Amino acid sequence: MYSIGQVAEKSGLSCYTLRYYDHEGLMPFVHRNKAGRREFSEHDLDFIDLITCLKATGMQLREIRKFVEMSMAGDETLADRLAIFKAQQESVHDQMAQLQKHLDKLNFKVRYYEAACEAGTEDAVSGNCEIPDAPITIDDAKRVKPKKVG
Amino acid sequence: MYSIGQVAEKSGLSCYTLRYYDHEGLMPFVHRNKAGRREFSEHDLDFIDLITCLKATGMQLREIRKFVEMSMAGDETLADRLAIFKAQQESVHDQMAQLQKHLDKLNFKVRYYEAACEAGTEDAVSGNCEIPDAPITIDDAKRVKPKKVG
DNA sequence: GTACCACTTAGAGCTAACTCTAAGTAAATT
DNA sequence: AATTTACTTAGAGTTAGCTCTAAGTGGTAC
Repeated sequence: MYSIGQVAEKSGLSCYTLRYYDHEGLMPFVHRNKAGRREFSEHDLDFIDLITCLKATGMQLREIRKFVEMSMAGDETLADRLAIFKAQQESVHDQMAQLQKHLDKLNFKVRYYEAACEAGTEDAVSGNCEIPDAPITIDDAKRVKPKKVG
Repeated sequence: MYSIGQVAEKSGLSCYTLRYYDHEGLMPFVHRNKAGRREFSEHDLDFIDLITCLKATGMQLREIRKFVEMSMAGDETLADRLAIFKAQQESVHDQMAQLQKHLDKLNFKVRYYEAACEAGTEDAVSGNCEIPDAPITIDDAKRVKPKKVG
């Protein structure tokens, strides 16, 4: 059994956050000792990991709460829970695709600024950021730092 | 030249958000006509796309503002701007790695709930969610829905 | 010329998710 | 026995990022 402080250490969430989550109905499964203090089991830790996973993949606390309630309700909610995870799976795929698009743009910008630094000025640099791996060219006539010759 | 309403349409941001960004110093480059209304150029649209990219990859508005200020300052900030994009590139790599880990967990959960749905109860299902592609087994003795034969 | 519409501003309100404070309790250490 | 520590609660405060309202302006359509 773990105290809230120990769970905070293990999970990376603060005690405040854990109590907040409990208050918001995300942890109805946590037991209390006779002094009223929370006692977390290994299984509870696993569930908190799962909550963290859903949270980190963009699910809002109120949605996570619904999932927790379903989990407590038992086997009649299995199909609904499967649907939730399938939807979350797809959501993460979408997020990764979006991130990849943004990364393409950032990659372009890195190449652009590398060229600009080399030339000493942005004016000498041209390229189309909409096309991934588009060529970036330096107009030698506009250089501030002269081109190093081999 | 585009009005704020047209830019809202094109960019997917609301007029409110665009004015808020302007107010927060993210768009010092936008010109005004003699009536005091904002007039956005094609180049401004490109810059707003870039702001959106930085935002979507987790950069806070105050950091984006610093970048915008550097961009306005001219060529002496080129190296700093390159550093910003390199850092953001790495940040996105980290985010994608994290997302992939979470996706592994979601993938496991989908397989887990598929098995549970097939068995009719969670009790019959076992597997270790910490190991990607870990085998999931159904204890036939604990099934609620009998196994389909043949 | 007047009605309408998109714009302008300052500033208030909202939401999600914490984050902290204050007052109090219970158990363990000195 | 007294102090320290980790916990408890309710509820207030904070932050980021919008989102909206109210009052007013300027240009176009009828």
